[in-house]
Amino acid sequence: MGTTTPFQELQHAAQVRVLAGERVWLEDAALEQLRITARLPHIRAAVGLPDLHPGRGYPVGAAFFSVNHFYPALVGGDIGCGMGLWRTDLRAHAASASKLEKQLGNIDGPLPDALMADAQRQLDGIAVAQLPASREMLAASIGTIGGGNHFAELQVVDEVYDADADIDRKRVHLLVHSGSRGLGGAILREHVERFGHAGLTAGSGDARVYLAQHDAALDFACLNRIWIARRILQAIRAEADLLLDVSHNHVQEAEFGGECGFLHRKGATPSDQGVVMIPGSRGDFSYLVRPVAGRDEALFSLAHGAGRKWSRSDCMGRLAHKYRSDELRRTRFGSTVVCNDKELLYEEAPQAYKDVDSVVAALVDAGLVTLLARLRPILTYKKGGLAACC
DNA sequence: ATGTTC
Repeated sequence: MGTTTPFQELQHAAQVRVLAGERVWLEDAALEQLRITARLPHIRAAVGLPDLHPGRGYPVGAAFFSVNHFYPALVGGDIGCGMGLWRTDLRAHAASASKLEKQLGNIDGPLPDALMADAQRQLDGIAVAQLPASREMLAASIGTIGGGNHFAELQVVDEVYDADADIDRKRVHLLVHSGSRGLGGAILREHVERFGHAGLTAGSGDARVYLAQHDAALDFACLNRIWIARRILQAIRAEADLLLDVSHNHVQEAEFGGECGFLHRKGATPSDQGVVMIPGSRGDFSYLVRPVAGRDEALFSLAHGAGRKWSRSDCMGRLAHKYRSDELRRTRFGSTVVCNDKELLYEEAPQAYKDVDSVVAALVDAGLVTLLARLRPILTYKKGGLAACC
């Protein structure tokens, strides 16, 4: 006589997979978040990537596939966050971190006037009318890195695994990790105020409005990375070619298990957009990898980085007695960390992140990627660079 | 994540 039938249970049963080898650090809290999120109505499949770690309500390093319905809250606030990689014309053997740091100065604020006019022109392509953000707000934030795990990093090639890889050992590379800044946050805030975490019905007017805003945030985030790179390149007097730009926070229409639906990526790098970069912490390598085509069991997704091992709030307590802040401004590679925010310096310490080798090895072992090259940081810009003198 | 926020 029970009112809950096994059929209901089956209806909501989603396939849950975790792709992590034995070497990968995995927290129970993250697995629990993955299982709970997979139980949301309309979710058909959930995948935890090896960088899986707890987030605010939903896990980071995960992908979710749903049908007839999608969840903006699952994408989170930093819609369009991702990685951009450039090959500069700077010669790797001649690169000096201290010189680059001085040339770079402070790149936290709005773009310098000389670049702003061009950036504003590009912002015309972003349909501001439908966004909870003014054109002035977008202009103020374009070309800025932001906080948290965002960074801009100058790297050199440490090792090449595939002779056919399009990678130049002789050149300095620039990796930019940033997103849509205040814009994505405003879109999510407005959405949650109206709909909470219930999500939206596919094809509804409200769904169309969100997706249009989401797409604008993706465009803005990509432009943001481009302008971060441009201001850096101008400062260090270099030219560069864009090698890749890939977002890891978004929702898109996709087909899985013979059904059309929505693929949410929350800190999950697409495996269907060509070569991607999987960075470790500021004190670890970044891996350039080629996704193996035609593998859908990981929901067309890969790890987006090493993934956190410690929560931000634990870092100061765990590290302050062991390392002074100036010791954290250098890494085991001898690379320089530009960060005048003490809290952030500890929160983003290499010790707070999983070992990127274990994360990438899990992807290789699962047959999801092949390695192309390994890059090593020489300078990581977080925030608070030296103000330009004279 | 955050033109954060206590």
